This record gives sequence, C-alpha cells and structure tokens, in this order.
Amino acid sequence: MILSRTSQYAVQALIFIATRPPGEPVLNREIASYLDVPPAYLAKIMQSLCKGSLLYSFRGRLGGFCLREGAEKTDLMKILLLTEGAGFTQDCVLGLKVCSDATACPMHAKWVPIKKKVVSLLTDQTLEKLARAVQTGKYRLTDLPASLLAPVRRT
Amino acid sequence: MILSRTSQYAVQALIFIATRPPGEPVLNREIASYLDVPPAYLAKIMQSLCKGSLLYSFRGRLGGFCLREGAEKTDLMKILLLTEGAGFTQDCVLGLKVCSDATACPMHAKWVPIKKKVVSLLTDQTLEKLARAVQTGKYRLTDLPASLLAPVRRT
DNA sequence: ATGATTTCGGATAAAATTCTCCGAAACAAC
DNA sequence: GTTGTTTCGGAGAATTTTATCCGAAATCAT
Repeated sequence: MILSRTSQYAVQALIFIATRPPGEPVLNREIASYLDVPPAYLAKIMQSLCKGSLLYSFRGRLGGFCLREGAEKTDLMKILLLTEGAGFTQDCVLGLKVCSDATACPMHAKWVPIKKKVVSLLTDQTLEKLARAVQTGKYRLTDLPASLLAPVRRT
Repeated sequence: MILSRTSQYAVQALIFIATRPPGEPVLNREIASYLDVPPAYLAKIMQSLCKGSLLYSFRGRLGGFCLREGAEKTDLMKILLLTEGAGFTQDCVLGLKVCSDATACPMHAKWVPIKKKVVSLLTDQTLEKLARAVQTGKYRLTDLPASLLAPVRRT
C-alpha cells in the first residue's frame, strides 16, 4: 500500500522534469524546492536515477539533470523496480520467503489478481502521461502552501 | 505493496491462534517458533494486539494468548489499522500530504479504484476464513523448512 | 588562469523500524 | 509459602531508512 519515501521523491522528481522543456537541464535545487523535499537527499536519489539510465547529469554552470532520450516513455513500474528493488511485486503479502501458486499463503490466491491490477496500472502510467496530466492543471505535484490550507488570521 | 514486518508477524500470529482450539491459551514461544519469528519482538506485538482488544493474555502457568470472544470475525483491515496506523489506506501514493478528489496528484484518479479493491479484499478476509484455509492444508502459514527446499547431499 | 556553479562520492548523523534483555508482576502447582 | 512458568513494561541495542555535510571533480564565464 505504501511506497518508500525514496520512491515517492524519485517519481515526483521525474514527473517534474518531464513537465519541463526537454534537453534543458533542471537544477537539483530547483526540483527540491518545488517539491519541498530535502535537497541533499534528493541529490542522492537523482544520482541513482542516473545510474539507472533514466537521467543525464551535467556538472558546472548550466548543469543539472534532464531526461535521457526516450525516458518520457518510462513507466512507473520501471522506476519503482529501481527504487524499491526487484522483490517489489514478487514478495508475499504476509512476508513468507516462499509463496508461489504451488506453495501459497492463505492470501495468495486472492492477492494475485490485485497485484496484477497494480502492476498493469504502474506499467500503463508513463512519465509523459503523468507530466501532461499535471500540465493541464487538473492534477498537482506538490502540496498547497500551508498558508492556503490553514490561513493564519493576523491580529 | 508492502506491509511492515510488524504487520506481517501480527497477521500470521493471529491466523495461527485462530487455527487452534478457541479458549486454550497459546504460548508466545510456541507461536514464534512455529512462525520462525523473533520471540521477544513477537511478544511486543502480541502485547499491542491485547491493547487493541483482539487478544486476551494470561500470565503464569497455563498462560499465553487467545482470541477474544468474536475475534475470529475480525477482518484484516481492522488488524492492519492497528499495526500500520490510520493513514494506511488514506495516504497518497506519491506521498503528498493532501491528496483528495478535489486536490489530486496525477495518480489519484487511477489509484482510487485499486485502493477500493484492496480494502474490500482486506475487509472480506477474516481470521476465521484464513485459519480455515490453512487447516484444509491447501495453504501454508510458514516457510518450508530449509532442508526441504534445498536438500543437503551428504557425502 | 581564476572564480563561480553544480554534480559526484564518501563519510556521517538522525530517525524510524526491528529486535533483545531483564526485572517485576501474575498465576498455577506443589 | 515456595517454586516454576509466563506475560508485562521499560530500557536499550542493532539495522535500515532517511537526511546532512563536505571536499573533489567538472564545466562555463570572465
């Protein structure tokens, strides 16, 4: 039900980059401040996304990160396999080390179809689609500023 | 996609107890060794399940844990709300603090129906049902002993 | 060259989760 | 009562996840 913070940051960042003009490097600092996420930690994640062949990185002035060619077509499943590890969709719900159709935990049979649904959704959603959804303004990538949520009444 | 170990241990333990004759306290030690789980840690979890009104505990000789009356009807959702916290089904997939139909992340609309499926499965599965499924022998609650999985050839 | 900027990579710290230990309280049997 | 057993409850250790810091390397502009 829950993704690690690392995964959430990674997906958010990638969608954000995908909303920007392709080829123009985006600063880590800019992404972090837009998403309201710890910059130094995000930098680490970005680094691992580079190693995962999703991003290019450029040092120095005019540096930053941008999507590799074709990376807009990347689906969430691919990203999460990078950030959550390979067991992501394979692990048993109840935590058994071995849980297959043959040796199944009592949840297995009912859980498999749901897992399938999740995987097919994650495989269907690409950075491109998600970025587009954000660009239309219908969906948001960040929390509303606190000031808008719970306005402070000044005396 | 993943439950905390604490949740997994809790569910396993509760199912195990549900497979045993009701009213007869089961030793923590016995549960832990059957499930191959750290006993002292399981004891803590059991304690919290008592506070969560799912179990009775008895100290001393003939002590142990047993299900409270009617607790066989408890569904997984109730258990997981205890062990994972209330945000379990409410939290945004992408980690936004606010993500409702009105203020939605780009995954929200597609994620909601899946979440519904998960919740309805978890609400449908009761300890009783799961215990029964294990008792028929078709499903297992523990890993196979390593010796069976990867037999050692003796020289 | 020099300086400013930005990622890289390694070390380290903080926080949360998982796990252990131990003395005390409760209980049953003798 | 005494002894043996078991949970209770608190303290704390180990591990993993999340987050920070800093010097070095790369890059661009002057």
